[in-house]
Amino acid sequence: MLTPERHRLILQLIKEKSVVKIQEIVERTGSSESTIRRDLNQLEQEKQLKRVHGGAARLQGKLQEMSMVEKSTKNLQEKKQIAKYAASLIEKGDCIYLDAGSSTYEMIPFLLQKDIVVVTNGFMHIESLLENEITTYLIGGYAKKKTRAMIGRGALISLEQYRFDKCFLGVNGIHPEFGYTTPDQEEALIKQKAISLSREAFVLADSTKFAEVSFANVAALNKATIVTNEIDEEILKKYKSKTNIKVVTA
Amino acid sequence: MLTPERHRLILQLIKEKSVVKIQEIVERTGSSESTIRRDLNQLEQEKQLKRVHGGAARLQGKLQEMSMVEKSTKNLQEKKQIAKYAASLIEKGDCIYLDAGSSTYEMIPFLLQKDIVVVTNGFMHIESLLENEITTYLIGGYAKKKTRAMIGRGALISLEQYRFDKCFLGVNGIHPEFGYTTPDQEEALIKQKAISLSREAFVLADSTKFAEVSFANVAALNKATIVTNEIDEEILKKYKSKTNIKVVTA
DNA sequence: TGAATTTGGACGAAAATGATTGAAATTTGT
DNA sequence: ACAAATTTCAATCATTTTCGTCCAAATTCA
Repeated sequence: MLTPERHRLILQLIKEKSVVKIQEIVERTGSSESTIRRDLNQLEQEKQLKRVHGGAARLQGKLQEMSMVEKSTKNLQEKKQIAKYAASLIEKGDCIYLDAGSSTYEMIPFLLQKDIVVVTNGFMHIESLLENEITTYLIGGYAKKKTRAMIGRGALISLEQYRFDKCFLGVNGIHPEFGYTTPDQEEALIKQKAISLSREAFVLADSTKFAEVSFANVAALNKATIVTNEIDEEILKKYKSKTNIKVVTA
Repeated sequence: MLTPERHRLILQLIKEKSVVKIQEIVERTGSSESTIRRDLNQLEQEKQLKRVHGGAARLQGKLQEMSMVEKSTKNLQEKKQIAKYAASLIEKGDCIYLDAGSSTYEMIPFLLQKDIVVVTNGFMHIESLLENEITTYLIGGYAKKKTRAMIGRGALISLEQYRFDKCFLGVNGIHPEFGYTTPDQEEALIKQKAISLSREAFVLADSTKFAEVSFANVAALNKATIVTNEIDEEILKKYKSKTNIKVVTA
């Protein structure tokens, strides 16, 4: 591996993760520890990074730029909280399916450095995924404007090419009797197929989704694990007997 | 292999990969290491690249940015002109394929009210297509960041589900002998398949594309009609005998 | 043919790499 | 809080890779 190539990779890793261990760089580059040390020293000379014991860290200036953009509507915070927790369920090397929709979209910033492959039917998601240097596949099909989702026969065929360790879905309704429901039957089909192709399925649900029923049935409650944040204990009871629920303890 | 030909290939490789090893250039050109060294030294003199130990790297200074900006602004009018004309070739009810890339992107505003169906592999195109209320299908596959194109096996499978009245492609090189060429072999495969699935194929070419040769072959000249704007009559002659050319009379 | 240019291989010099080792820093255990 | 254990560091050295130059062979051009 050529020197500038390594340097680029190192700077990119630092940009993504703020700090990076030498050992990780060694693994990623296949170069020896000595070489990486020399690289880090040189890059520090050039003021491209800061050496720290065990690795290297991003310089101060850029770090503050990152934490700048923070918006907070209440529901969005809730979604982010759930999204972050959902992302934490993903293990290194996983191949995951991300459903279209805002809930799963919020997971993307938390997928950094996970070394995963993502398949999605949400074309709104793509730019964000690529921005985070995540290996991304999009399924084909009809592009539905309203939800920014790929749907239809082409999407199903496309989806069937893959198998997933975990899938993360958004839905509109979660009901003890009627299970998971969503307004568009076409999208429901995609969600069903995604669940059937995954070893584990997760449904991201903020508090507004419980006890709601929408038009098209996706699956029974026990087909997926619900990921949500703190909700009323009595409501929770109704669901706990029917399926697993992972609750974020804010 | 002739000197200017090697130089073009070297610059092409560097443009694509940012850094390239001498050994790789040796393999691709079939020339000796000495020759490549001489080439690299010369190209460095001309400030076309930066020598690094083991190979060469793209120079990332003002010169690079200048040529990028210049390219995107200078050719934009030209591209729009060509795009508008290309769009005029589409008839009501057509089902068309739009290749990824900036040339075809410029066609989208001119597709209004055509009552057509568009299939594309460019996910950058989607938002714009939907904005213009055009029925849109995207093929699945791997999402390539650099060109915003869907590529790979999934994309080919996805693409094969469709048939087109017309397809519109962008390429990087158009050459009397080497035909249409593009830097990425994966993308070349997609373009090839698109051509084979279309009744008529069109290649959108601004003036910078002629007599250029890139890495991966897409098709022979006669497999598509070239859509371009006014260019030198003598250059035109070389191509006219090999394929149809539609010229925009600005 | 003969001169000029380009090419390919050889060889010593230079640079980069990887392994080793003892010192320094950090973590762990008590 | 202290010392032992572990990890990380910087310096050094042998090895590998790459560099530049030279020269002979091949190709091109006149």
